Amino acid sequence: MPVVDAHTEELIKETAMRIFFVEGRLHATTQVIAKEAGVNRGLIYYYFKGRDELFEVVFKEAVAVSRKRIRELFNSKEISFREKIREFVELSIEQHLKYPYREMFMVTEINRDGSNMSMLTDPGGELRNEMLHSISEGLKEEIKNGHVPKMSAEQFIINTLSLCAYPALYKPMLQQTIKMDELAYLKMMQERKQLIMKVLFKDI
Amino acid sequence: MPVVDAHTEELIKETAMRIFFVEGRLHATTQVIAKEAGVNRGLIYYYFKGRDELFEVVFKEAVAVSRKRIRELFNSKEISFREKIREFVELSIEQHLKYPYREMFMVTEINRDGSNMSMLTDPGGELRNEMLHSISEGLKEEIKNGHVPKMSAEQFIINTLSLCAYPALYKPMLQQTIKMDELAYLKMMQERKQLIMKVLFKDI
DNA sequence: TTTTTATTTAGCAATTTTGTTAAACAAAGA
DNA sequence: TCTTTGTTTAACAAAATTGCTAAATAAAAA
Repeated sequence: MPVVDAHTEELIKETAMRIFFVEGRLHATTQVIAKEAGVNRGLIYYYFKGRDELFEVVFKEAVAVSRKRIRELFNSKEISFREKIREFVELSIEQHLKYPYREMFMVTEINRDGSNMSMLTDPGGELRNEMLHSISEGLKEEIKNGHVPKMSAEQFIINTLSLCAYPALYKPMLQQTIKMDELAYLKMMQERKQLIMKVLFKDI
Repeated sequence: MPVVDAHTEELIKETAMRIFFVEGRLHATTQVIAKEAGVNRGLIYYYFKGRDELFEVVFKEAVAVSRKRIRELFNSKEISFREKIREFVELSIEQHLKYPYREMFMVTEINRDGSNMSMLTDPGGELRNEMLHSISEGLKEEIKNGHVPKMSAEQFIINTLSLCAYPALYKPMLQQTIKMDELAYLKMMQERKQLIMKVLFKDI
């Protein structure tokens, strides 16, 4: 996360993001965040009204990124369906390597006791329709050609997201249980960019 | 989670597991756990030395289940590689529907500040070797036949785990962002049992 | 320079959470 | 019955965390 010479407010926000999204320390307190940002804890209350607002800002940022990625996937440039997916997979892997726990932060915050994460909900299901509509033609074509097994657009999206995101979340388990080291892990993740395409499309 | 007429210690443990593994409230305090178990909070300190030991017990249980599942996958009964995978996928989906956040609990606890989750490490890499050895022959055969794209055993395992586990974690996001309701979600997950096999093996 | 404003710090109060203890209660055995 | 043991409760102390404020400092404007 770029932190060089940032203004304090930005510094706090980005430190929080690093702790949550990169290091996956989802229980981190204002203490910890302030300390790691190298600023007085009071500044969290100066720039943000308090802990909850900081969390909300960080959360909203995550939602924005997530939406942006989905939009980028579906708001088609003039490239083929398959190339669109390839681009998404590569970008996605890069993103999950950088911020493996971003989505997990969102989930745990949604699950939190007194959470009011209504900003997530897609007003009229616009995003949903946009998404599914944009993908379904290309997907249907691939299915017809026998290059993708018969499935709904939802399932295809979930498969793609799963194959990109989960290995990032699972990293600590891989390292602890099968002693995969940092280098092997990175190599594996790079390989996945090609591999996921081969798994999604039978003819590659 | 079965809780009927359980003895207090068991009741506390299983309530904790429900809160963590099923509801995904990974920040839950002893307060909350005791209250939802309907017992006095002091009993957590009577049966477990404290919060940390309760967490450790719950964590160990999760590790045990995780190891057991991996062992079951690889300690081959006399069925084909492909049937082994099919069985694993079905079991896995069922498990993830029941306890969607079990692995996320483990990950966040590993990432926790002063955590000493050494019990995870596989003493001499036995599990790893056992696992990879047992899968590699069957996988090689499938690759040779062109039914699976060329990949390492690690990649194949990660693909399988991803496709089963991630949709469970992603449930709140699906519900919030694309308004997938409970029924649609369950239907989707059931469908996945067949679908994942089709994705893993090109000839199904 | 002086004044004003913005930022930062230290410290304290309020709240939450954890950990401990002594007493109350219940069940089982002598 | 009485005693012993195991279990539960309530109350309290200790620690951690949050939220707030007044004073100190730095920066900017007059």
